[in-house]
Amino acid sequence: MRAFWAQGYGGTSVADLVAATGINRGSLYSGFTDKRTLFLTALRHYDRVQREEFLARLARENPPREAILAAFAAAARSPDDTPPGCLLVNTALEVSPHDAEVRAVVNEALAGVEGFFADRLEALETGTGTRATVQALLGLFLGLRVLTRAGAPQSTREAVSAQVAEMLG
Amino acid sequence: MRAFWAQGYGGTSVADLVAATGINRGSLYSGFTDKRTLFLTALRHYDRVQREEFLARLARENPPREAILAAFAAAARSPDDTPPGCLLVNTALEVSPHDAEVRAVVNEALAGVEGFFADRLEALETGTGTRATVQALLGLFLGLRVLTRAGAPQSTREAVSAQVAEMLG
DNA sequence: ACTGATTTGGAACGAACGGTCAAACGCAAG
DNA sequence: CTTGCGTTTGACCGTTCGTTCCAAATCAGT
Repeated sequence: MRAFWAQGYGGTSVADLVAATGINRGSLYSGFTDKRTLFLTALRHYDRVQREEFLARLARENPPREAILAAFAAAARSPDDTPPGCLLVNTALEVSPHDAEVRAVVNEALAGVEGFFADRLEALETGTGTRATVQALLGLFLGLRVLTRAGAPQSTREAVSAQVAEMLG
Repeated sequence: MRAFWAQGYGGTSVADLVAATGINRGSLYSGFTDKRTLFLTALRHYDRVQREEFLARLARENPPREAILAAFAAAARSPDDTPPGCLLVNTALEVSPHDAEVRAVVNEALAGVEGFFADRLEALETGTGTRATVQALLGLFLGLRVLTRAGAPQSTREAVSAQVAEMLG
């Protein structure tokens, strides 16, 4: 998963996967049919662990407003033990246009993020305009992941987070 | 350029480039040193035509607020005669992490977009908070391009545009 | 029309790709 | 210890990659 995360689908060779997993070529192909299937498995694993479970934990351990801010703070950061950016966003741009099954996984994940924001906002009960605010949060979130992956200066990324704090009142 | 735009750097073979340009292999390599140099040239060309000149035209032909809205409307659209999404954003995710020279071009372009928003907002004179608003616009803009490339439903993309209109008051 | 310089076209290169396969291995049952 | 079986292994396959190179074609100057 890390390999795909760091180098993309096309940029990761089967040799890279053998090196990264320690599993041998033949075993890789007997366990997963081919590279594409392995990628789909990795993508679904990432979606579950890095998106679904991560957001669920944020929602459980924080009040609504802070949960949203924590999600943005995490997206702005670029930890040393993890490749920069988000595998789902990278995949949305690289593979989604050419592969319907991948596109379905990615769009479902994006809908999940959207739902996370919608649920938190609903709990805030800020009145009307919530639907538009959800879209804005999703857009800002994806944009932030692009900036992080592109290596934009930390100040730019923090400014996006700050703008979210302001938007939430 | 179209080929790189549609399929990315790694996904475009030299054979694709020969087919797309009508220029022969040898001539391609004598004119540009190698695939990477050709890509950098194409990227700079895209930056000039699709980013710099396009935004300048919007700024010239529209009042500030409408220029910003027009930029978002264009980013939300996915014309038939052009690949979906934005080559600069695609490149930011695929190549920027691995190539410093490409990263420089991309970041300069992103700064240019940021400047476009900043100049229009300044002309609007909406008072304080402008700096944060610029970051928000940039984030929303990049997010919109991700959504467009990923094939997200039109309604989602239009909602982002609508949220920008609301943000601008 | 002839010649020398330049551009063009496509065959050919080694390297790396995704994918396959038969031999070697580990291990439980007799 | 021998046998049979499921797994592991890395050598190997055809293809495609980026790149090179040379012969044929084109053109300019006389």
